[in-house]
Amino acid sequence: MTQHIQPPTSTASSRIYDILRKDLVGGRFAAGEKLAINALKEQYQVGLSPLREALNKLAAYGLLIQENQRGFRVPTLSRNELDDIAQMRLALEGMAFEQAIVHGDAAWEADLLAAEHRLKCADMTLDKDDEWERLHTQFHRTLVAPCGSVWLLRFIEQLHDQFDRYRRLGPRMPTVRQELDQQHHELVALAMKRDGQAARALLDDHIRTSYDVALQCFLSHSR
Amino acid sequence: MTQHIQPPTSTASSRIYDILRKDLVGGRFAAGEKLAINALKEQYQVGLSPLREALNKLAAYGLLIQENQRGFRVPTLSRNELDDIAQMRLALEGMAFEQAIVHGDAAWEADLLAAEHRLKCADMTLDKDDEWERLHTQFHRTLVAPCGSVWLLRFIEQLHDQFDRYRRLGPRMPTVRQELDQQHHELVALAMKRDGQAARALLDDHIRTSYDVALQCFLSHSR
DNA sequence: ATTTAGTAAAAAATCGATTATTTACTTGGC
DNA sequence: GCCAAGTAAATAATCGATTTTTTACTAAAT
Repeated sequence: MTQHIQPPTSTASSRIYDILRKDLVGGRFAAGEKLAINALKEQYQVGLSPLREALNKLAAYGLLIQENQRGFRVPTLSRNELDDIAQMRLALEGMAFEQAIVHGDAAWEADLLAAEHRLKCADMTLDKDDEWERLHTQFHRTLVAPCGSVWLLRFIEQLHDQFDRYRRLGPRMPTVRQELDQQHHELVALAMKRDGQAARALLDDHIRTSYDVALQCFLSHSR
Repeated sequence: MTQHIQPPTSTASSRIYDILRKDLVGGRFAAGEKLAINALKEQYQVGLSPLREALNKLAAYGLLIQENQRGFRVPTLSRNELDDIAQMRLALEGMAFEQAIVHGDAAWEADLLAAEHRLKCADMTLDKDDEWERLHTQFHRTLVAPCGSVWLLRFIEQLHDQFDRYRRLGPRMPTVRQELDQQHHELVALAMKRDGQAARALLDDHIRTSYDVALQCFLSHSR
């Protein structure tokens, strides 16, 4: 008997939401830019209603600024905000990782190994970075997944998107990426050793290293 | 010369958003309920487009669940989620309050005194609770306002809305409210004394007390 | 020179109607 | 009686057009 698996239903609205989210995080729009809805409509070949619904969701999510009667703008970037985001990542991801180490089971360890391996392989074989970004996001999601708090995971995801707006301003830096990949590997090792102390310390390092990268991106970009 | 202050522009979409947010937090809709968009349209006397835009925003904010091709539902309630929300409030509001005590200036102290006084007076004179809820929210917002992190404030606000969905399931309890009001008063006192340790301890107590209330509300409601 | 008022163009928001999808119901087969 | 397929009704999503508001531009007035 065949399983009647529904093709994961999507709507024009949800599709354009995903695309715009990716493009906003990836820096395809300039910070502060005013979005020309009609232009987007053409560019993405989508109707006005689903487009507006997606923009509304993105505004509630924090990837757009909505001003009554004057449409949608891409949020500006500032060093203060980057610092804020990095600080929050340190606090929330640290908290989540510690809990994940307490509660994560064998399946989690397997997921971690798999995610780390996929990430390590991706950046060698692939030219385009989209795939690396996806796997990188997935790795960090896995790291904190079993923390036990739905809301904590939600906030962390949101902060990642915000953080990546800064980090992805700049070009890829192979040297730094190698260092980060090394940290990814060690994070998995410490997590599996259930060494909460050391793991959290390393995660702090990792976030701070990423922060340095993002800050460089931001500074050279705003000059 | 007269200042040309624009009447704070609003749109049908933003108005219905505010109303629905209030009604969702206030428990006017049953948990798990499927929203009948056409009914809402009539009930709130609003067009379909602004209504849908508001619902999309509320879903992104977490006060609604959106499922592709099957509209919007009110999120269900569960003890696990209440625990999660309360835990997160403890962590995030504690963090924010400590920072607020470090960075808050004289203007903050004034705001605190004012917010506390307004709240204390409100529950005596007013019959309807809407005003008390508004002032209570405002008090807690003031408490953490100068914490220095826009994102932290944003998350805390979101958690408050979620928490209140549970707390406002039940009837008003004058006895408990008196205890909470007492804590509000002491929170202000400790904040102004800049006693971060004690202040945070009391805020923890305060949240735990509120949690007990909310839990009772939830338990008796789900029975 | 700067403001003020007026107007045309552009853009945002909303409406009314249409299309697509799901849900509820019915009927026929086993 | 119970499941499956088919159909009708209900609902969600989307489209195309209209209305409202803002913005950009011009010209007159202080």
